Amino acid sequence: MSEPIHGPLYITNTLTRRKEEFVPLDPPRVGLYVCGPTVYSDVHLGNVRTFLSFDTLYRWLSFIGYKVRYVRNITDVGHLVGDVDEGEDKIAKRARLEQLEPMEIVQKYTNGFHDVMRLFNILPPSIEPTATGHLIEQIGMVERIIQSGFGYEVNGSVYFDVPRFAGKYAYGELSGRRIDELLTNTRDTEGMDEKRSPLDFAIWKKAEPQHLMKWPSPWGEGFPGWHLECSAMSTKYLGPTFDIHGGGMDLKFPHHECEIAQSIAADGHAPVRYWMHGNMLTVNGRKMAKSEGNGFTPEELINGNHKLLDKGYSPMTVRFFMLQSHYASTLDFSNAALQASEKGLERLMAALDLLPGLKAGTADGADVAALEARCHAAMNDDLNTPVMIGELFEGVRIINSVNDGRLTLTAASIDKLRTLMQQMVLEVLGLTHERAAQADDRTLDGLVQAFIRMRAEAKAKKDFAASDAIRDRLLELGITLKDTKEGTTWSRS
RNA sequence: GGUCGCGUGGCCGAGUGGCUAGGCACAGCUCUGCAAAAGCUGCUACUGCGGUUCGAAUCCGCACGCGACCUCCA
Repeated sequence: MSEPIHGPLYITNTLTRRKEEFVPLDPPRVGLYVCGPTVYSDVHLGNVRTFLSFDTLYRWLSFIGYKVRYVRNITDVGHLVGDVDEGEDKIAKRARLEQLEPMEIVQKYTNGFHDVMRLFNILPPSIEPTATGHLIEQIGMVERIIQSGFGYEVNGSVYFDVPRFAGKYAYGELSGRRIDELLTNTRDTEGMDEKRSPLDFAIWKKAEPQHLMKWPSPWGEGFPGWHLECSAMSTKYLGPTFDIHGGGMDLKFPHHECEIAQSIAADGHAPVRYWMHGNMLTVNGRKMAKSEGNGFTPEELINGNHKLLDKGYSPMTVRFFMLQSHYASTLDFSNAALQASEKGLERLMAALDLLPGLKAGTADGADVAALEARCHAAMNDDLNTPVMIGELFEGVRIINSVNDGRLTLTAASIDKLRTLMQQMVLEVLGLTHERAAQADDRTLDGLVQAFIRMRAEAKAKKDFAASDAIRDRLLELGITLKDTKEGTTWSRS
């Protein structure tokens, strides 16, 4: 990147709960790992928010010149349903319900996940490893954990010895848990016969004969524990210690805590230098979650087919809506907020369209360089997209004012402004022009142009009743006419 | 119960100890045959009560309200 980047990047490290300057281990390379979805059902909007947050991180890191290896896994085995020991694999359960082969379920929902990511213009990661594709690595990790004395086998299953680990290393640092408090607060200690402590967790689980997804291992037929895959795959692709690990807030404990413990037990040191957690999307103040039944799918969102939705919203409206809050804050979903974002995005994109046609003046009425600096500073301040968007609206004001002849900008400044706006809106925020594709119908354009000419003739004869009738009828069809100095333009609403 | 976090104007949503983020809505004005769009102007908030301070929405304490995690969850 030749563009000047204003100052270092600061990100909130949830491990230290502080905003820290981001310094990669091996610049300009950055290793980024994000916990991906478990592919046993459709993703909902809350999931989308997390992946969007890290998409923003990925985009910004890339924009400021880092070479990012972005690993985001697909969990296609290993999540248990219900009580730990009575646990059943989510994917296997779903497979039974749908009368499908487990890998069919995995494929179906993986495809769905990818569709959704594309819909919201969330970039694909550099590597998208699956848990089932890394059994060898996971078994290897279990063996290393056993060797170091923090794993024990019981009856074909292997558990991680949390109290033993906590006796030597810090456990609970990330989530602020304390081992004695965890022990006090453990709910049901029954049915934990195999585990030495209720805090212990399975890193390898013995498969019952009827279990569908199972693999041979040194401990018999079984499947890997829930937290293991991320540790194994991040180690494989990013090394035993890497820069950034991200995920949703709700994964902090126990998932990420367990990852840390596993890596330390297996390889002797903490896996991650910066932990980042995206906050939840809420509905009426409550977390959107599959279990709450308050989630809706992107499809329902777009066509408005859900009792919580007054109308449908486009993916870019939703993307913009989400970017208008900080990733670390909870964001409450509401129709009023979505509608506000829809309008705002429209204004932003309309200004972007004006950029190529701006006419240069001889003096600068606005400081584009300062605007750029503020945009970069906002992003460098823990990816503060809401503040950056605020700055972009200053850019919108400048663009519109220049377009209306109220403000002048030199050719160089216009150029700089165009580059800035396009980089920030399109590249960094990842917003795309949804309208453009729609209006790309030549027949339609021809028809509307014919009406525009008819209306112009009526106007020339001061027959405003006729000209208004044409405009009103078109509006009913969703076509808005605008009279400007250069003539009449149209757009679809 | 434990841990953590939040409470900002009509709505959404940033935020630094001192200089009214921003978006949407609303009102007025400019432009316009009228609209639309755009620009300008107005709407100056920070749960409550104490405390620290020359000064706090911003720091501390207490209270109230809300949420997340503690079990799978982005």
